[in-house]
Formats: sequence, C-alpha cells, structure tokens
Amino acid sequence: MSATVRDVAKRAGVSAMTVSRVVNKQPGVSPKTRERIERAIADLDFAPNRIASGLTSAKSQTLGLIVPDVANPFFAPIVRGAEGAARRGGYRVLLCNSESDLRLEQNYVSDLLSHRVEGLLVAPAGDRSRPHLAKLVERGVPIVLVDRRVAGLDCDSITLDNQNSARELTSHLVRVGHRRIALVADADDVSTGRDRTSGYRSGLEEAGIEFDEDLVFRTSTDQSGGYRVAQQILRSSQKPTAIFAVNNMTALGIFQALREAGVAIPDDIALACFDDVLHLAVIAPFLTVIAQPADLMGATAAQLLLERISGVAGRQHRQVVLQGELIVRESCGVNRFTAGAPPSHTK
Amino acid sequence: MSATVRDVAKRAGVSAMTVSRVVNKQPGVSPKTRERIERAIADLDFAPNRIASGLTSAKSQTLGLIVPDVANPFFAPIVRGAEGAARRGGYRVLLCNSESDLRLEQNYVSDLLSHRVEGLLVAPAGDRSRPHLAKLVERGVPIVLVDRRVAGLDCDSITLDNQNSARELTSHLVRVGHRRIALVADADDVSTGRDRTSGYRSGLEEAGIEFDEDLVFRTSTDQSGGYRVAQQILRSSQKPTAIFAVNNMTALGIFQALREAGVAIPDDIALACFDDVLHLAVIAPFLTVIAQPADLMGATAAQLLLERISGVAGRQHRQVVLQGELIVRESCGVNRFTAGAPPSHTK
DNA sequence: TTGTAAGCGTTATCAC
DNA sequence: GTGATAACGCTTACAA
Repeated sequence: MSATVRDVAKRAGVSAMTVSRVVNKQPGVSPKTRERIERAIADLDFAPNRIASGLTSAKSQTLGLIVPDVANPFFAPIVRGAEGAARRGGYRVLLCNSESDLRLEQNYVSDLLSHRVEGLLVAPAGDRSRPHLAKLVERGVPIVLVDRRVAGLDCDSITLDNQNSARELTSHLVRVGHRRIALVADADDVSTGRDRTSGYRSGLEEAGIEFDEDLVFRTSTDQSGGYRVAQQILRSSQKPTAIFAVNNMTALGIFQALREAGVAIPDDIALACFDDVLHLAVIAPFLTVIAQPADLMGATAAQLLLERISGVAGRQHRQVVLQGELIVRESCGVNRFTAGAPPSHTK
Repeated sequence: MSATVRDVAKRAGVSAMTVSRVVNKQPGVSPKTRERIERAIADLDFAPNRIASGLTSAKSQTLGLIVPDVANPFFAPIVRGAEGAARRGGYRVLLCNSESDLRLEQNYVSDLLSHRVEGLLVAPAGDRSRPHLAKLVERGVPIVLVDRRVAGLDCDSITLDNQNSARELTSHLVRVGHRRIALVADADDVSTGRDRTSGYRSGLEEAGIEFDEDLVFRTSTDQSGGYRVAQQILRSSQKPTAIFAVNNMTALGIFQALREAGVAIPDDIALACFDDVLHLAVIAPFLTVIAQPADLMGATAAQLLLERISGVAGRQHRQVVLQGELIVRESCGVNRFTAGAPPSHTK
C-alpha cells in the first residue's frame, strides 16, 4: 500500500540504509544523494512507518496521559497543556480517561506499556493506585504524577501547593468573620484531599479556632456528591456559616443544593472552593476560589517527562510545586459590590 | 527487558506461534497447552508488544482524534465520549489539538498516518482542510468528521442539525419581540457557520423580516473575537435589539463586553447562542441557548469509525445528524423570573 | 560516504 | 493441535 524505504531506495538508486539516514536527518550523506533521495521521497509520497521504526529503535515517540476526566474543566486544560508540550517535543499523546476507576486505570497502564509508550503522565485515582504505578517506577518507566501525588511512591510530580493554598483560603474565611467553617473534603486517599484538609486545619489553628470533626464532610467529589452533602449540612444541628469545597464540581453541586433550598450566598452561608470554574467567572464573577494554573501544570508535566525520557533529568526525583492564587469575589461576604455585575444569588 | 513470546514459548515448552494463539484467544489450542502457556505468561509477567503485532498485522488498534481545542467546553465532552467508545471497542486514542490551525492539522494528519492509526476522527478547521482530508478519503483511510462537514468531501460525518436549530433559535427571538437581530457569525469556510447563518436567514424569512447584511458580524469565534465584535455592534448606528452568537466562546466575549459597557441583558439587548456553556447553567441559569449533545456526538462518531474500520459499514457514506435543544432562559427577555435564582445581570 | 547483514517481536502461511 | 519459516518496515552495528 504505502511506499517503504526500500521503494524509495530503489527509485533513488541507493540502499535502504541511506534513505533511513536522510529521513532521520542523520549526517554522513552527500548533498547529491540526499537530494536524489528527497526527490524520490516526494515522488512516492513516502511517509516512514513509525510502527516499524518503533520496533527496532524501541522508541514509539508516544506518551500516555491518564486523567480522571478530560471533560472536567480542571483537567481539560491540563490535557491541552500536556499535549502541546509533547507535540513541540516531537511526541504524540495517547489519552486515557480513568473515570477515577482503579481497575480502569490499571488496565490503561498495562495497555499503554503494551503500546510501548516511552513515558506516562498520570493524574492518579488515589493512593490505591500505588501498586500498579510502583511497578512502573521499579521497571524504570519514566513517569510524572500530575496534580496528585501517591503516598509512598517516589517519582517526579507536579502539584499545587495545596496545603498552603487551603490554609490561605481558610484564613480568608476567618478574616471575613467566619468561625464555623464546614469542609467538604475529598477522601484522604487522594493527596490533594489530604493536603487541603491539612491546610484547612492549619488555617483554623492559626486563628485559634478548634478543629471540629463534625464540620468535615466527605463525599464523592463530583457535582452530585456536593449536592447531597450540602443538603446534609443544611440539616445539621449547628449549621456552619461558611463552606469550603475541595474542588470545582463539588462546589457546583453545593451551590445548586443551596439555591434550591433557598439559602442565600453569602448572606445565609458563604461558599469558597478550589479551582476557578472555567469561563464561569466571566458571566458570574461570584465564587471566591483558589485558582490553579492547569494549562501550565500540564505543559510542565510533559516537559518534566520528556526530560526524564531523554535522560537529561538525572537520578533524583523532582517535585515541582506551583502556587495557587486566591481570588476573592463575592461568595464569602466581602467584595460584594466591586465586581462588574453583582448578581444577587439569593432567593 | 520485557518478556517476549519466545521467552514464554521456551518456558512452556511450545513454539512462539502457539503462544501467539493463546494470547489472541484463537481456537485450536488444547486446553492443557493453553493452561501451561497461561501459567508461563503469568510467571514472566508477559505483555505482548503491540508495536510488533501492529507491524505484522497492520493493525495498530489506535485511532487519531483531531479537535481544535480540548479545553473548549464543547469539544471536551466530545473527546471524552469518543475515547470511551473507542476503549470499549478495544482501541486507543491519539489526541491532537489543531488549534484551528490548518498547517498544524495537516501535520497531525500525516503524523497519525505515520503512526498507522486505523482511522481518524476529525473536527476540521474548515473547508480548507479539504486537500489533506481528501487524500485520506482517496486512500481509503477510514475517517469520520465530527461537528463540522467539509464542502466537497464525501465521507462519514456526525453533526448537529445546525440549520434547523439556528432557525428555531431565530424564531424564538422573533417570537419574544425582536426584529433587529444581529448575527455574530463564523466564517463561511466552516460548515457549522454556514448552516447556522443559513438557519438564521430562514428564521427571519419565515417571520417576514428582511435579511440585512449589516446585521451580520464576522469575527474569530473565540472569546476575544466576541468581545471585539460586541463593541463594534454597540457603536453601530442602528443598534440591534438582540444578538445571536454562533457559539459558546463568542457569546462569553460578547457578554463580557456588554457588561463592561453597562448594557443590560436582556433589557437593553438580548443574547442567545449555540452551546450550553458547561456548568454555567448551574450557577447562572441565564443564557438562552441551543444545547448540543456533545458527549453523544463523540461516542457516536467513534462508533461510526469503528464500524467503518471493521468493514461493517458498507460502501455508502453515513451522515448522522443530531438534534439541538432550544433551552429558553432569561437572556432574551422572557422567562425572566422562572429560574431558581434570577441574577440581575445589569449594571 | 555508502552498503550489508541481522534482527526488533509478532503473526500469516503452510506444513506436519 | 502444533510448529518452522518467512515476512512486516525499519534501524543498529559493522564493513567496505
């Protein structure tokens, strides 16, 4: 079907080897032969079979990227950033949606290995991803964790300074007058969840507020989880005056439940969260958030991985930490009328 | 490094061929040998090298997926849907972000071919994608266009019924009292742009409103394009009473510009668009839109492609058309107080 | 500067 | 039911 190096070689009156050299821009080919070969390549519309070269050179020029959900407005820019950086480095990206499912994630990992990716970018489901990821590390497969670390797994990673950002957000809530601050937390199995919970505690501690286990709510960190937990919070005997949601989707669910219950934000209860919900800020600059540079996180992750693949990286594991940005809007009870259009999100 | 079929064969005391048969679940292996081989596979932690099998079988089990931007809240669910359906069909997905750049898209196409993808899912930059896509069609490479068709290119596609939906949205605007309706259109080079413009004209025509070229504004269909065009609209001598934005990002830009200019929606001007801006509806159920089933579109596209690859599809090209859904909210001047929380998006 | 030979890990084919 | 052999298209290693 498609032309091969040998076809090109025949047409140019040279050996396959010389064609290979030209295709891979290797030195040691006379300008004349090079030109002849280039013409033959053009004539035959030859495109090298990367599968075949991958077989001999053991280099597939491909990375694997595993995220829980590409359509999540936090992960989507990560994917974009990673793909862009990979492309600029001459790599292709196999995209995998783990749906936060451990089994699925594990299958993806072995599948990607079967496809001989040269390295993996993984936003792991949680600490229980360790067994299958540890195997990779042992085998020396280049890997970079994105957004989340895995307890007990030593490898490159890029994350947000979750603990510090959570502390900052908590301090902000305290500063504007809240003392009973509910935390809608992620499982402790997930490093971001752990770190944010820990930051929340630090924030309270600094303010001299005692940590109250009853104010910590755990749920599936998606919209429906947030929705359910908000209803639970509203039923609790000692209602908090503020809610700190661990991420974007959870916050959306909480918001929805509060609105349906006729609870005014921030008058009846304040709401803050991690992740700036994409594009939302344009129409309703409302939620006070910790914004994460997701695009940068993805791009940097890919760069780290490429460096490790190329061997530039050195033995030591690198843990890049990015800073979150506290963006104060209206949902916590200050700044209510400074935004362009103050929508009154009340009943 | 990793074990090969031959390693497994040696350990099980059989030939490589028999191992291959077991791995690929082919019949014609006695239960006893099969069991022996399976144990050897487990012992050696053998995983078949898909690169190598791809070389012999010419089947890479991989699809290419090209979209303008994964992080766009319309394309992200398409990607998710496509990847999921591909995985369930036993395929991997190479993700490519064309950034609506023709050159980049073209490079991706040849690169994907070099990687021997078995088929392509493409949301093309526009009609000018035809040359490089036509080559694929000629060569018999399975391909499915997603979201956009390409003029003069015969192949499978899945799109929205853009014309009809645009007509419906226009009719709605007319119904609630608008007669001077600006269209912020996409280039005619893009099928969705063409079809939506055409539907807009039909809608006007049905209402007996004469089409006015001066009410059609062209721009880059992203947020900044929308932003600029809105400023232009506000400066125009005969201001429209409503704006129909061709897509989500454009609408966001328009919204931003209107707000900054202190123009009230819908009191001073109405706004409607294609694409439900993801998650936005939860916090601010405000924009009247044509919602598209993006996830379904992606999944169906992948299914179509897999059917074509497997040969189930038949010679004829299939053009699947999905229906859009008009969701009436507040931004066009009716329904203003029926939503849960009516934010007054006014100055 | 160029070419030869061998083999990457798998599978198609045909023989036993 | 099982195996030997020869590819697949390319590149590494070495030779000329």
